[in-house]
Amino acid sequence: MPAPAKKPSKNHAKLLNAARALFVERGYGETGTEDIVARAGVTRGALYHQFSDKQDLFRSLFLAMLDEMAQELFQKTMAEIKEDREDLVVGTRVLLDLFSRDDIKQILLLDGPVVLGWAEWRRLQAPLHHALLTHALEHLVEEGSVPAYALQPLADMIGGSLMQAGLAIANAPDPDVARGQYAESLNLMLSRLTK
Amino acid sequence: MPAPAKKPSKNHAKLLNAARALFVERGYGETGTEDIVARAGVTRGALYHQFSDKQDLFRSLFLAMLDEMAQELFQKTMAEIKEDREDLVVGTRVLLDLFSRDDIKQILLLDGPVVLGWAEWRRLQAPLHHALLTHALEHLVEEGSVPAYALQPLADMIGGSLMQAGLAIANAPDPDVARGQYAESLNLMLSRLTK
DNA sequence: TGAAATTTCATACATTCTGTATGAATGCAG
DNA sequence: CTGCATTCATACAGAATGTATGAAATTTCA
Repeated sequence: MPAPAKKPSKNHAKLLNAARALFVERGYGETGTEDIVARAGVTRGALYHQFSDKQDLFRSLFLAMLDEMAQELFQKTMAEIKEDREDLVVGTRVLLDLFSRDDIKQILLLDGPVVLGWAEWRRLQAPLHHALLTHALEHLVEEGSVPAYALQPLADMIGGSLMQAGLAIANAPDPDVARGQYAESLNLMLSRLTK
Repeated sequence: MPAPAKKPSKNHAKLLNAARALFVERGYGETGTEDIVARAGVTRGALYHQFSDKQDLFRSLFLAMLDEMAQELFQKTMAEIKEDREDLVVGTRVLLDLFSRDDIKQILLLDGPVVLGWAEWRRLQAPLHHALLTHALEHLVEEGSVPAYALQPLADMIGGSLMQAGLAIANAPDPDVARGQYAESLNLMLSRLTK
């Protein structure tokens, strides 16, 4: 058997949910472990039994959110694609919507790199990026439109574009119109890159 | 007279220098005020006299570094430009080099948005971006190459691209070759955007 | 110049937070 | 039923931030 697979404690989930709500509201640094366990309805003893420390709790939450995102990204993108070559445009727009969500903005984009360190953050996030950007960009390399060494840099830079765009949308006075403008501008960038 | 202009204390500068070195080394969250004053050769009393709290010290350092960057960006860009329309390509490359510097990477790009909050971070950084990106991109709007509403989004997304590229370069096993690849890829993106 | 007032900052203290140690309660195994 | 592991609540130790207080130094100005 590959894994013993202990049953996941009820408190484990309660702590993750409480942590998510509070980290989103106040950020990682401004949230005390006492606040988290109070919201979860347990004591700090439970927290330090389920997780090795506060950072470990954050990492677990981070990974759980990455999984959710990957699922949502995959199914929403698949649902919208007619032709195969739309994957870059559609995928980036779906990712843009994810990045402008309050919880993802705060935990994935802002606290993530600081709490985990940028290198680790990038490593954990790589599968998600690879599934979308790298795959879609490989088309361009195959047809000779961009050189191979530019694949990773372009993926990183498009990722950075989506991050800042998502943050700008989330903080805009009117997120809806902002979303329209950023999505349009993103398509403008991508269309000139791919054609 | 516009400002009383108290003379800046010697300890003020010593604290800023110590904070810069330690924040770069361990990050804001992992650096204690005790570490800072020890390195600066003063006591915590001096710190809390010169600055209202740890966050205020960070903000002062952040602003000081922004000023340095603006000067360096301006003069290095001016020095390299032959024709007037090179400003976007040259300016972004100079900014890319700044963003891959250890101190700027950690304090400006990573800790900045978390400690100050993204909205405030963006506000403080706006003049720098405006001086370079917005100005250069206005050419494209004037010649009808990109619509006006895309100006701010494009500036944000190019900024995000430069951030991630800078971070990737700083963390690369061989920063020199990485710098070459990212700079090339950046030019590729910009050239397709401008022409 | 000299006394008062302001600035500077070192020390001591109160509070808060993280992580650990300890032991009790629960469930499981043989 | 008995030993053993899991779960977790409580109590404690250490570290860190910010404040209060008073002393030394510097400036003001009469």
